[in-house]
Amino acid sequence: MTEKDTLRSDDALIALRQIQRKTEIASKRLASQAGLTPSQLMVMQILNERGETSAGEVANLTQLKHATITSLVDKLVERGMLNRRRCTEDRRRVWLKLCEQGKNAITSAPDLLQDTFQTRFDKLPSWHQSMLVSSLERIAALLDAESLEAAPILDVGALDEKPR
Amino acid sequence: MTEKDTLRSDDALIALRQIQRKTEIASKRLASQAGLTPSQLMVMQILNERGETSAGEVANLTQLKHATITSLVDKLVERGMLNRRRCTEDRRRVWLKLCEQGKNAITSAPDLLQDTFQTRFDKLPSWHQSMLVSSLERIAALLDAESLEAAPILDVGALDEKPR
DNA sequence: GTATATATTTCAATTATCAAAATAGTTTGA
DNA sequence: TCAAACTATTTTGATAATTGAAATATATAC
Repeated sequence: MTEKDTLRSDDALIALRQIQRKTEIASKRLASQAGLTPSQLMVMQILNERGETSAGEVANLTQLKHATITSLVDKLVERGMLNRRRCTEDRRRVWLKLCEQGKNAITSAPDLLQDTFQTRFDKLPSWHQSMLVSSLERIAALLDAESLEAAPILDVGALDEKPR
Repeated sequence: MTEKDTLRSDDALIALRQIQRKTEIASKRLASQAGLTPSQLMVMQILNERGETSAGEVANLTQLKHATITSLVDKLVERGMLNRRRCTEDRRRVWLKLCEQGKNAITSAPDLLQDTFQTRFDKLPSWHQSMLVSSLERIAALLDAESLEAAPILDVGALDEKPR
């Protein structure tokens, strides 16, 4: 690996971390404006993108424990954001699905990040837009490992102690 | 706005959300492996990138309240990850700085996302690498509004009730 | 049919986060 | 100069998110 290569992937990772920080903060803000916690928002966005999804799968996708999903879903169901449906083929499983009110809640909240991005993006020349889209899609693919996607955290033992 | 433009920026936003989800999950995992909470990790990464930074600035950057930063920093100081230094010019302020052990803790934890990305990135042809880097940097810039960066959440009133 | 495995929930405890008040220091301006 | 207003951080007490472990219900394997 040449020095140039090292620098390049470092640059990529730095930019990626900047993007991460910004989207994360924006998501915290968006949740708060929609009267949701960040975790609740994440669950609702997942259900919005994937449609009906099982509780366990949501737990894997969010990296939250099953117990957490249960209590979080309790509140969202109580507020009419989504509904639970017991799976008929395998009655241990539970399907979660966003309902109308839930869809509205997450689509109607003003998303400053999205608006800012969209406004600026639309002003770019067409060739630049398509380059950015294909780059973004490529980046997403580079980050995509099954291991990154859905697997639970591998317990390799903490370097230090547990958080306290 | 033509239909094509709309679709393009939608594609960009979709890819961005995928990237967001993946980096967020990876960061949760990384924190856990390093024996940190996600917020602690975020604070330490900020200090690592920016060097000595005031408590208030960290609060703005993370969108956490000052009280939260205080208690979070208490724990990190207790564990020897960073140190507090009262500012001499303005004795109300407190400077936070990562110390050696803190640097080690966040650089030595195995970062699956980073490793996966780096490995794959390094295999791309040079022209593709530089295109990706410049695209990432452009995206970061498109997301960069002062309002998105450091300002506290604007209280516009929740759409629904408060999270509960 | 019993044993084992899986999906979700319950329960109890821990921890993160916050609002409000307290503290300490700085700036303003009469 | 000094008091009032302002700013940065911490303390305190309360609330809400998250979790581990045990419990429940169902499915699968032998």
